[in-house]
Amino acid sequence: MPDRIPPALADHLGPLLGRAHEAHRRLSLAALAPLELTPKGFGALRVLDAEGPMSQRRLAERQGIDRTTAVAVVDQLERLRAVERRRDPADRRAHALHVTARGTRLLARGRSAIASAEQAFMAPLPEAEQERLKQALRALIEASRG
Amino acid sequence: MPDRIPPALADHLGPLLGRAHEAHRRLSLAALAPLELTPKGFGALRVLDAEGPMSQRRLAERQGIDRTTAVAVVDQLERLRAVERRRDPADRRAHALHVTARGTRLLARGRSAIASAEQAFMAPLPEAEQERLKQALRALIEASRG
DNA sequence: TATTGTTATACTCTATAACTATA
DNA sequence: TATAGTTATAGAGTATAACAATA
Repeated sequence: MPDRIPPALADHLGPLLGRAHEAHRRLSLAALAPLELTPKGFGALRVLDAEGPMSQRRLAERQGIDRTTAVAVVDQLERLRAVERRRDPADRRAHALHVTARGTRLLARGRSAIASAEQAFMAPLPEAEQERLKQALRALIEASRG
Repeated sequence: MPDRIPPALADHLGPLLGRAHEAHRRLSLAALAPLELTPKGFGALRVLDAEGPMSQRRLAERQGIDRTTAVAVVDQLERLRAVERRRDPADRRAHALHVTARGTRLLARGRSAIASAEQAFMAPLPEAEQERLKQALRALIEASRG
């Protein structure tokens, strides 16, 4: 139960984004903890499921993290037998990351857990406003890429 | 220049808040760096200016940080001679944090730097949408407090 | 020479525990 | 005993540098 945000800070985007992100992250961590998943591991699973097998390098780029950070994320998923590292025959330096059947089931449970957490977090906003918020964030992220 | 956010992640609030916060933070750090201010130091200055002298404990609560973290923040502001630690005569354990004249000038320059950074960051959104975004974040933060 | 995955290392941010001086 | 500020320490989270295997 953090303090109410002081008026002196409530008009700047920085503290607003910071506190919202922190509050949401806390909920996400708690929602995924029973599955032994972190938000990054869950994100990796979603990307691999949506786009098919890829190298760790490419996965890291997709997630916007360093390739050294991706090692721990994939380690976590492999320990859970949600993902397999298979040598890419076309480039034997690289791993092709494959989602297992177990990974697919884990992903489904993760989706459900995160959907609940997100609904709870966004509940104070009417649905139209929820979508508007996401749209606004997408626009800001896209514009800040260059 | 980070990767475009993958469709698999773009529909969840976590990655959106995370990337938006990170992008905005980068801009804020760069904007404040010439003043030798961090975002937290700037925030402390704004709170002290708006609410008047207070203890480090209370400042930390206002900023939503631990009191041990506040030590470094106030150290930074004191080095810049923007804030003075004065013993509170009513409770000699506590410091009363006073903004100096120099601190007031620094705050003004910080406001200007952050205003520019924020305008640049928010520019992709029409003004009405910018205010809507902040309103939405305030509502989510307020609701997640309890 | 360059790149993939990996390890070792370091840096940032923040918190917990223990100390001191007051209350 | 409890609290304000401080220090020492530890834990996330993430990055940089260097290395082995492969291209």
